[in-house]
Amino acid sequence: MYSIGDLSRRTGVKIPTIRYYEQMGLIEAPERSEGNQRRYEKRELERLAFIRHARDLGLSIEAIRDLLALSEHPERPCGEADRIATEHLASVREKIARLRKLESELERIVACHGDHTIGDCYVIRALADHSMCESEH
Amino acid sequence: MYSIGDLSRRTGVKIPTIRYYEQMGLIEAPERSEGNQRRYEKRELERLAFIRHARDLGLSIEAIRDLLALSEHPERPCGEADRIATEHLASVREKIARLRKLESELERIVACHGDHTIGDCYVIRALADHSMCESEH
DNA sequence: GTAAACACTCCAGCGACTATAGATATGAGG
DNA sequence: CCTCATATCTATAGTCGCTGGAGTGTTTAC
Repeated sequence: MYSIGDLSRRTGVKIPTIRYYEQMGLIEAPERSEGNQRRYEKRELERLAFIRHARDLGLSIEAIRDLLALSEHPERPCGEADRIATEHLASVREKIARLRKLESELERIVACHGDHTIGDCYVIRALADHSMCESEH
Repeated sequence: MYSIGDLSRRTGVKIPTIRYYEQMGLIEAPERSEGNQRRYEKRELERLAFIRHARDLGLSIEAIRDLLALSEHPERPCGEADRIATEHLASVREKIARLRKLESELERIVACHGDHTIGDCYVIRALADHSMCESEH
């Protein structure tokens, strides 16, 4: 039996976050002690570790809920799980592409090295005038 | 004189967002018509375009507020503006690095191609067991 | 003069937590 | 058994940067 603090230490998920996950339906409401404190089994520890890992990988609560529901049915085909992960990979790749554009635009903008005044600062001028940009963003 | 709708069309910033920026102190409360509607000058159009551009580049409201304050003093040195942009570039680079790790982890995970069952699905097993990962994330 | 289009304020909601306040429970040492 | 530090409880509000809706009033084009 673990207290919520034990669970938190073992998974690295903060206590209020665990309660939040319970509210969001990612973990079931556990048994309670006589004094109304949450008491968890190993099962729930594992489930929380799964959630933590998926969140670290950037999956949404919604996606995790779906994956957890799938994992309750080991006999079913795993196409859906694969689809969720693949879609998430695509969205990660989009974010990377977008950030790379920002990176190169910012690189150009900060080429001004702070050795003059605001009046002719490239940072400020570039922000004021979108047409100074190389690409759309 | 522009109405809030004109401003919105010309900058691509949605109307509620313009009002939100006013609330946040990024743009001043403009004059009003007899019927209490906002009426803007060209100055405010340019200021909003600046904000839009900076937001597109991912700068926070806070950072934009600072940059706008700096741009009011063209005679001052621009080291601070440079610092803000440089710091932001660094944070963009961090995000990219992090997403790249996620990308490669997800690539490994989705290598399972949905042609079997949940019970032996790599996606589910990898999420349940962090030690299957190549690197920290 | 009328109707469509536009704008006003206020407030709630998004996602995924995080923090606070004030009350109660638990567990270890004396 | 008692005390006390620590842990936990609930409920609520705040974070960021918007976005949407309800209900009402204004402007403009015909």
